[in-house]
Amino acid sequence: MDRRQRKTREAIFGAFIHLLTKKNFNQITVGEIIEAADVGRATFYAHFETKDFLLKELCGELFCHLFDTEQNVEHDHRHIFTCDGSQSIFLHLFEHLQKNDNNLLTLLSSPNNELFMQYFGANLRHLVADHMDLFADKNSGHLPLEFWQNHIVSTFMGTLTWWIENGMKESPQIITEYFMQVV
Amino acid sequence: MDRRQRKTREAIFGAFIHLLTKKNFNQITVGEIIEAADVGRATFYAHFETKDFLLKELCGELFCHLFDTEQNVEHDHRHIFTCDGSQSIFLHLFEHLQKNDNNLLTLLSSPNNELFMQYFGANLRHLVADHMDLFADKNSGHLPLEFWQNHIVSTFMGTLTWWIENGMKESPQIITEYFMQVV
DNA sequence: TTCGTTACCGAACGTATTGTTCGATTTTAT
DNA sequence: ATAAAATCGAACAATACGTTCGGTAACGAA
Repeated sequence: MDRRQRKTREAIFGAFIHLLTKKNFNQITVGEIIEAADVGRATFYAHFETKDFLLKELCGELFCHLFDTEQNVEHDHRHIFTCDGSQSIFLHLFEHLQKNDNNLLTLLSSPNNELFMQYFGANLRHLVADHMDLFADKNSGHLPLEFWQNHIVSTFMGTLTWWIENGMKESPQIITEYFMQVV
Repeated sequence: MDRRQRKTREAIFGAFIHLLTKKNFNQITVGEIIEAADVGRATFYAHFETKDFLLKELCGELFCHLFDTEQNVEHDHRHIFTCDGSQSIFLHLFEHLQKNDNNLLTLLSSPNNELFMQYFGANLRHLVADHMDLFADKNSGHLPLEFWQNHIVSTFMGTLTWWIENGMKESPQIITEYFMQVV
């Protein structure tokens, strides 16, 4: 990709993220974004069809990155460790989040956290569905598989939300323990 | 309150709800609302400062109604039954929802469900916090109280979301059993 | 270095939406 | 019957959107 394209794209993403930490998505205008990113109006629309597409592409990059590396980490650790596979998945998710790569944590703490929490949930849903074998044994009762799946996801999202809203005082290990205890 | 005021207010709410089932909140314009409600532009702004305030007031009515009656139902049944108090609370919530009073269920199934799910969660959080005595004994481990509270809420919201997204095939009794089993 | 291609600029434009104003009309409550 | 209050409808300025186009600068390959 052309170096110019990369730079403008990053500038727009950066300005957008910065604005998302300050006000609601709805009240952010394209004018503000291009001013903060210091790019021409036409340039913005050459990159993104609309503000919503900008958000969608940002989420795509954020979560594709997070869950791709997560997939790898998880596969590695299945080979290295013989310990509880599911626990290591979630532990690494919490650890990865704590690093605030790509400002993901920043966005999950922003006034627009619902937006990103939703995307997060959708991606996590896939991850959980792909590895249902690791969790199925914990379904002691006779609950429908899809319900059990859904419960794992929403419990994780609830734990994550609580962790962030309470200042992330707990270590990833502790918060993973909390999570595993209630799931 | 003046009859005219009541009628316009209801007309606006009705048109708004109808539009919310068809498109995203962001793309609904005030022009569309007043056309559907058959109300003058100035009249709309005499009632609601802005579109966001309209949403807020709608949610206020919806959930104030739901949780007020729920409070009463819950108190009644604490007197009548000696059975598990917490279970009856959630059962009645599910039952009440199934009736689709005030189109609440319609809105929770709409493309804008996140909006209302959020409000729902916020109200439920208060309800749970006010009756923590009923749930505290189920906290077998040594988890922080606030974490446990949060978990109950997010599990309920997850269950409700799943129930709705899967066509609400289960009876309120069954879905309450599912819920109590995972919580 | 040169040269063709591509991206960016920036100003301007038409359109759509917002929220307000004001006088005229209708409805309400008493 | 009358005074108060709500609605109407048209118009208004202000803001934001998304597009267009000619000129300029940066890129990558030969």
